[in-house]
Amino acid sequence: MSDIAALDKTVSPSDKFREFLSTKRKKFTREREIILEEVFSDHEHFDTDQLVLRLSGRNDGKQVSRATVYRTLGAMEQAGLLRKVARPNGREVWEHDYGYPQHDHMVCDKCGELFEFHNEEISSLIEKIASAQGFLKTSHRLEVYGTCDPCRRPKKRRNRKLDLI
Amino acid sequence: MSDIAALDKTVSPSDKFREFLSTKRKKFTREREIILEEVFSDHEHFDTDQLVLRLSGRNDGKQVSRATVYRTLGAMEQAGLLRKVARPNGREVWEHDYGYPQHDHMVCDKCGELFEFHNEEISSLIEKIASAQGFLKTSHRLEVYGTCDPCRRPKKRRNRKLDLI
DNA sequence: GTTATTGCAAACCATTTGCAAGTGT
DNA sequence: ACACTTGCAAATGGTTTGCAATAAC
Repeated sequence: MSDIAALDKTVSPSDKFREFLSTKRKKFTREREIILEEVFSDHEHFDTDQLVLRLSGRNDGKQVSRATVYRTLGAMEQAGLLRKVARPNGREVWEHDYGYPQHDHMVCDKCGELFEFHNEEISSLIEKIASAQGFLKTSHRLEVYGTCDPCRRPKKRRNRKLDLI
Repeated sequence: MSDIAALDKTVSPSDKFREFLSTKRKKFTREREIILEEVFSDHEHFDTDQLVLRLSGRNDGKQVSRATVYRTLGAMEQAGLLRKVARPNGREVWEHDYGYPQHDHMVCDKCGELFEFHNEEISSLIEKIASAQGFLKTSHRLEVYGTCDPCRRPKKRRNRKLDLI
């Protein structure tokens, strides 16, 4: 096992965030710790409003203002812990970018669900196309739109995007 | 030549928009005609602000309010004439979606330029992956981020994202 | 004539920011 | 001590909307 692989297994999101902050002469505050804990307690996609809601619902007094949540998510993005994946209704959707393999998304028109997938061939094709044009690729974002399997089956009721009734 | 191919060549954006509007019992107003003309006078990507600027700079009296521009771009999107391709600095970027082959984009971090490319293999791979998961694909959006060829060469000055000096 | 559309200004709404008080190092 | 951070409330900025006047059909 290489040193780097060993490192990957031992550096927690918290360690990684602390390291990022200290190199930037920033501080690991109580608020940042709370947000980090909440964000990595669950691997689902989330938007800022949902996170604020989760935090404000805590009964252990670990609450953080909305402004600080916005500021901290930005810092966690810079630290390589999170990335924005979509913007379905005018709000950014975040997901974990640390400790999870690179992947893309299928977005269901009907229920709004995001489905992850990974394909090595696509990645290497993108790489090839970019370098052929002298473009130095750092990352990519691929979203496939359509209807997911459950929503295509008319048997039962499915989630709707707008369930207002 | 098939009937459909023949049709593709004769149905102008204007015809297509008129058709869309009439089926929706909407009206082909002078303002919508002006915007359509301006949008299809040039195949570059644009954002709403740039379009408003182009319109307000016209010396033939063909000017349209900002609100109507927003409303009409939305209608043209529904009509299948335009699509949103990116959102670089908080503003949507539009491009022609009618009469142009499917393609994707590379976005330069340095100068903000968009570069189009098309690759059949990627499209068919995406198709294959989607159907393997029972996902009925309707479209996709692929953005490749990095640095473009001109911006990688340090010889001359290049456009900067923020040129504030 | 009826119904849709325009332009204006105000409203919207996610996100950002200035500032005074508070906290990590 | 010092510099950074927080929470609040106000500002920002692209986009949307209510409404009275106007135009398409």
